[in-house]
Amino acid sequence: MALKHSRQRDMIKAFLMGRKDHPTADVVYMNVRQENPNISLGTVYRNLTLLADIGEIQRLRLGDGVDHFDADTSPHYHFICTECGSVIDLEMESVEQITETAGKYFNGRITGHVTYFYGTCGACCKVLNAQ
Amino acid sequence: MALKHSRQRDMIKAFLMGRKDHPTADVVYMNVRQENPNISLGTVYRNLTLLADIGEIQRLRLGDGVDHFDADTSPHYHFICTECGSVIDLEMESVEQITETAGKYFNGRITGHVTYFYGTCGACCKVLNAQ
DNA sequence: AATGATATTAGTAACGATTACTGTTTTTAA
DNA sequence: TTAAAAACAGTAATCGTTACTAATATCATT
Repeated sequence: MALKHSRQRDMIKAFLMGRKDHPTADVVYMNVRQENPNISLGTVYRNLTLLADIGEIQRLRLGDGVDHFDADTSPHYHFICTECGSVIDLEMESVEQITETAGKYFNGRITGHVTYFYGTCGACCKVLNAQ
Repeated sequence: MALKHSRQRDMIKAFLMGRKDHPTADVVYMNVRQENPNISLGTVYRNLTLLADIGEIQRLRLGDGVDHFDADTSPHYHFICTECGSVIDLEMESVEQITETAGKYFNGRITGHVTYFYGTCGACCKVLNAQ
C-alpha cells in the first residue's frame, strides 16, 4: 500500500504545523472544513492516524479522554491546565535518568516514559488572582 | 447526600484490593458478577467513580483509552508492557524534583505530574528471547 | 419493629470519540 | 490514456462511559 499524495492530508498537516496548541481531531475537522467544506470527519481521523504512524505528527493521550495532535515530533513535555484544559509545551530537556532509575526497580526492559504536568496556567492564575 | 452503605460497593472495593494488577471497569464487572450475577455495569462504573472521588481507590489513565483502577492509593509509578498490555507497579520513590524542574520553564503554577513507563515486561522478554 | 426520607440499585437508553464499511473519486505509474 | 489501487465522502457501527427511571435498600427516628 504505497502512500499516495492527498490534498486533504496536506491541509491537515499544514493546519497542525500552524498551531502551537494541540488540537483534537474535531478541532482539526472544524478548521480544515473552512477551507474544504466537503472534507469528512473520517478522513481527518484516518489521516491523523496515518501521519502519527509514519512519525510526521505526534499523538498525545493526556488523560482527558480525547486524543490531541502535535506537529512538533521532537520529544518534549506538556502541561495541561486543570482550569481551562489548554495544553502548553514545556521547554525543558528530557529527563531520561528517570527511565534509568525506574529500570533498577524492574526486571523487564523499560524503553521510555510519558510524563505530563498539570496545574494552573499563567492566564488562569491571573484570572483567579483578580477574583 | 450522606453516603449510605452498599453491598455492591463493598464487593467492588474488596475485589480491587485482592488484585495487584490494575483492572478496567469491565474486568471488575465480569469478576464481581460471578459472586452477584445481578449487579449492573452502571453500578460498577458509578462506584468506581465514587470510590476514586473519595480517595479510596485510584483511577489510572494510561493512554490506552480505557480507565484502570488501583486499590493502592499511595503515589507510585506504573509500567505498561507494550507487548501484552499488563500494568505493573514500580517500587521506586516519587521523583518530585521533576515538577520543580518543569516549574522553572513555566510561568503558571505546576501542582503535579503523571508519569508512566513503557517497554517489555519480564514475562514478554522471556517469550521474545525464546523465539 | 415500623416509618419515612433518600441513597443506591438494575436495567436500559443515550452519549461522544473513534473506527469500519461502501461505492465513488483521485492519484500515479505504465 | 488507461488501469490498479489509494484515498475519499458519507454513513453506520463500535466501544467505553454516563444519564435516566422506576424499584429497592439503607438507616436515623419514632
